Amino acid sequence: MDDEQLNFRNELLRAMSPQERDLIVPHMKPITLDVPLILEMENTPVGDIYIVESGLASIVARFPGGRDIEVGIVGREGMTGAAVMLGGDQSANRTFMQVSGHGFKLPAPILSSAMEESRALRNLLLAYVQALLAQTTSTVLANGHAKLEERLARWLLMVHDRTDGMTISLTHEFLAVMLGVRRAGVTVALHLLEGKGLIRSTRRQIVILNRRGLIEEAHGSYGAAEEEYRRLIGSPLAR
Amino acid sequence: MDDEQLNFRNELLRAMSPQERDLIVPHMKPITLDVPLILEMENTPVGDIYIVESGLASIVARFPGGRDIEVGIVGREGMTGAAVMLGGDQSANRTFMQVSGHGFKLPAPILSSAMEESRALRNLLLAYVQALLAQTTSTVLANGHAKLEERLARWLLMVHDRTDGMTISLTHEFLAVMLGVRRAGVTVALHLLEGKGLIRSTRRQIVILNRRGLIEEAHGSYGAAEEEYRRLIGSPLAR
DNA sequence: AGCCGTCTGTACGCTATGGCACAGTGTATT
DNA sequence: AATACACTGTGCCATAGCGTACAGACGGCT
Repeated sequence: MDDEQLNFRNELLRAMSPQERDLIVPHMKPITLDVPLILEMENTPVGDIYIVESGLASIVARFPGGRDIEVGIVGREGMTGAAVMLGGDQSANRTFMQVSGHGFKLPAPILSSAMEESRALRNLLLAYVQALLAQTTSTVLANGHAKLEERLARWLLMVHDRTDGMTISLTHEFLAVMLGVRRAGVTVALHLLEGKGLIRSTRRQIVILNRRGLIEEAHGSYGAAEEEYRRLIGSPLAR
Repeated sequence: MDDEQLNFRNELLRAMSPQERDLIVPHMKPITLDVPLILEMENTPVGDIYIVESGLASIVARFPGGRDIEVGIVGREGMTGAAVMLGGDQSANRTFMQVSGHGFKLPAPILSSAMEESRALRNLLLAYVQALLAQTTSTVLANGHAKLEERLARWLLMVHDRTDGMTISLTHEFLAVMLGVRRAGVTVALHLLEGKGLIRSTRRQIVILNRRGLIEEAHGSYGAAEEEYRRLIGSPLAR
């Protein structure tokens, strides 16, 4: 990596001071992140950390018996490897690309020693872990108390925050797995949101029309984790 | 605190080497932890860390609009103050006592500087944060895919792991709030488990009769997080 | 152009759980 | 002993979401 190229889109890289960045940038290798690349595997040592510049990855927990559910998402506001940031060597969950993009990969030991060396870097990355934790607790809340329609609105907002256009490209089937619900239920919920003029939904594609309306629709299940991110990292999560 | 008293019941204190313990033990003050003492308040700076020796605390996320839901529990396997361990100053969630007990309190800055000083201590506590994260993701999974009866079984097991007798003392109303369900639903689910001979339920009191049966009943929603704790901390969570 | 696989729309009955309401039963209080 | 309160048991209807099934629509491929 060219040290001079500071036009990173990743919020964590942007939040670093030049000294901190210098600890890791020379070891970063650009990589295309295509669906469905697996970035981390459950109960398996983490070899590389992935720093996302564009695209989107999901962290999913696997139910013994096959069904998955999403516990967090990572886009250009973050990176994989929370377990490494916490001094561990293996992740408990699977993380995989869900919307193609690109980013960098970095050997886990480099990150560990950089965190050891720079207290500021350590603080930043631990703050990010805290933001991730907030995201996960927000998911507990949403799954516990919110209706499918609300959870869907929340999810669309979270994805929208982390991507560039107004368009999200994926199938109902996929969404259903992420939310841990039935595919047909997603179709119906999308129509509900579409009926309210908040989105437009076509084959493999969802367009956000009214972001503010979606936030209303999410009934409080969106916002707290995002505010926590802003507080901890210092820059807003959404553009 | 007398430095010589090593008969701590808290698993994290037990997992520390004498040097690490010496960094914090002199600053710990014994305290009774009575229901419903609030140990941490959402969006409020953390003054003291609580190290639990007996009893049980719940970490709850609050839905804007009143309803709470439990995202984690802390007993003698852990302590409060995850935000501080991550270098932050305030917690995103409320933590309060749910089963009375006792423990120690420790000023947050002492913990911070002790973690700064001892890398081993830092590793231990960050590993604990990782275990907490596993617990929360396990809750996402349970809330997403498991029936009330299964979630109840899971919850009883988690409480049982962290208390001493076979008896858990609290009301259906309380359980309902923790699980984010209707009080009447808890009553029915308890009867179901009782009908299978796994527990005995009387006013304000639930007795575990068949732990193994409960694990079966939880259908995989119990176990993963507990195994992760064991792997990370080195001692089993359950007695 | 025509075909085929993937994705979406819709429908039907079923189950779990919610909201509510109220009666019954312990337990504490005086 | 009487009373009051907190807690538990139960019932009824409403509804969200599930499992399943199938038809229609779109789009890529030959």
